[in-house]
Amino acid sequence: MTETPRQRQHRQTMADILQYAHQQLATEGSAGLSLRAIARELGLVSSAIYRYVPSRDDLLTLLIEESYNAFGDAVEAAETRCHRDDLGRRWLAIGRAVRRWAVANPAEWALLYGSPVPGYHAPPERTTAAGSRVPILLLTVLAEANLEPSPDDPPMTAALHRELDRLRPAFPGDLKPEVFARGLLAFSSLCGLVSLELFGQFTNTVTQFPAHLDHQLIRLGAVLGLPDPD
Amino acid sequence: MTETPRQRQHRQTMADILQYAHQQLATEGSAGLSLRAIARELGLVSSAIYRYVPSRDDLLTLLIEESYNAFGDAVEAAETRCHRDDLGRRWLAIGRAVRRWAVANPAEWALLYGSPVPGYHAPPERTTAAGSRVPILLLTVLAEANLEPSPDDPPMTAALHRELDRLRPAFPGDLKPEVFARGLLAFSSLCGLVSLELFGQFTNTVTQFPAHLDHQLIRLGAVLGLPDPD
DNA sequence: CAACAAGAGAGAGCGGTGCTCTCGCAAAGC
DNA sequence: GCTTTGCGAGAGCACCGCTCTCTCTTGTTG
Repeated sequence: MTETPRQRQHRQTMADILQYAHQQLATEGSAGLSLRAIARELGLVSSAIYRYVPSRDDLLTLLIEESYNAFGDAVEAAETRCHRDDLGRRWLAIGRAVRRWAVANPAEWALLYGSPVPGYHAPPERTTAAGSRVPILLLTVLAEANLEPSPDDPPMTAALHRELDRLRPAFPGDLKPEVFARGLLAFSSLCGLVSLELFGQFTNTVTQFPAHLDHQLIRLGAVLGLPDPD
Repeated sequence: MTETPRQRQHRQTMADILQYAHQQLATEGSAGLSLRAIARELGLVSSAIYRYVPSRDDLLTLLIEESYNAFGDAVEAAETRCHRDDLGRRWLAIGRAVRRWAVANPAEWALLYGSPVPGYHAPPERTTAAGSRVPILLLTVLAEANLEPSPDDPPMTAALHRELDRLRPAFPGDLKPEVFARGLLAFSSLCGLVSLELFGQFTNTVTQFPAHLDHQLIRLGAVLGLPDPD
């Protein structure tokens, strides 16, 4: 089942397209992504690109999936390096890795967590699996922490209960709905923190704030109910 | 100093352009905003638009400023309706108003808090004043609450102290740096919550979560150090 | 080995975009 | 009444996504 030269060449061109697309994403932003420019770069005429990619939107979908996976890889790798017992540290590592990856790949972050792209409407469900990796990692940490609901937790609606039941198979242990909700809040907060920094909401005002991310993460860890890292 | 018919007609056309631009923003998204389409709508030839707007980017800047102000108006109005003494309620009103406005004006929200637009690079400083209205409102509430630093607050760096001193004239009362940092975290979290909902990160997974915004807001209020609303 | 099928790339072309330039004409100011 | 100002029209440039047709190479099959 070895691949023919033709298949190999096709695969290589496809990889070149994706590689240059990422590069273009970084320099021009998601809206500047141009199939014609990619074709030019590869020494192809513009129409030839369509042998590889059905449309610009499909290319974007591929990029989104790749980015989600690169993002998930980076965060999971960082989390894995922590002692399993130090749950506060694992959360801190997740938060730090999220920001680090975002700062290193701002265009990709914008693609994943920024406003939906130009005319691009349906981030198809294929991407949701890849997109769930980081939130699921966070929830896994919470599940392992075996946190209990606290009196501060707001009451859960039946609808939210049902949705959690659907997701429960995704992570081990016993995640209480209240803790699940805390986790979503923490993940949202983290995204907000990173996005505001990256999208320039802090420029000219509180440029030093993002440097305090560790402190904010620890504070959010407290909201989660996790202990401070050792 | 009455305006000439010519000035009046110019002003009217300008208003028409902005009005239709907002409309197009809502239907097509920020990347779909087209000067030619606006010109067509107004019965003008495409080049005539440039008598009113120097470039597409400048039009976007105008839209951003208008949107920030509409956003600020909506949130300030909601906050004003609360009893001055009920600080928890005022924070809750701010959070609710932010989400309500965002849900009602998703394209504008994306313009303000989503990824920076296509090729559009410099959200010039004119917009920062308008863009600061809501965060400043939130910080004003915190200032009026006369909150004290708590042992849970992380230590503040000198740099963050300096930045706060620069901003201090913007709100009344005596806002401690630690409380200032809490406010920024809360605002970031709120933006993250709203953006994840609007940009579809919750679709197919936890669609019911945003409905719990009130609870999340109260939880964030606790992080802020504000009392529960009456 | 020869005939055939499949696929890659080229090229022209359609309708769309932002933006520039020039030209004519009408209104405003003197 | 004359001049200046400025609005709108029109043509045009370079770019975009995407489609269609054609050619030529490659790989498969009888």
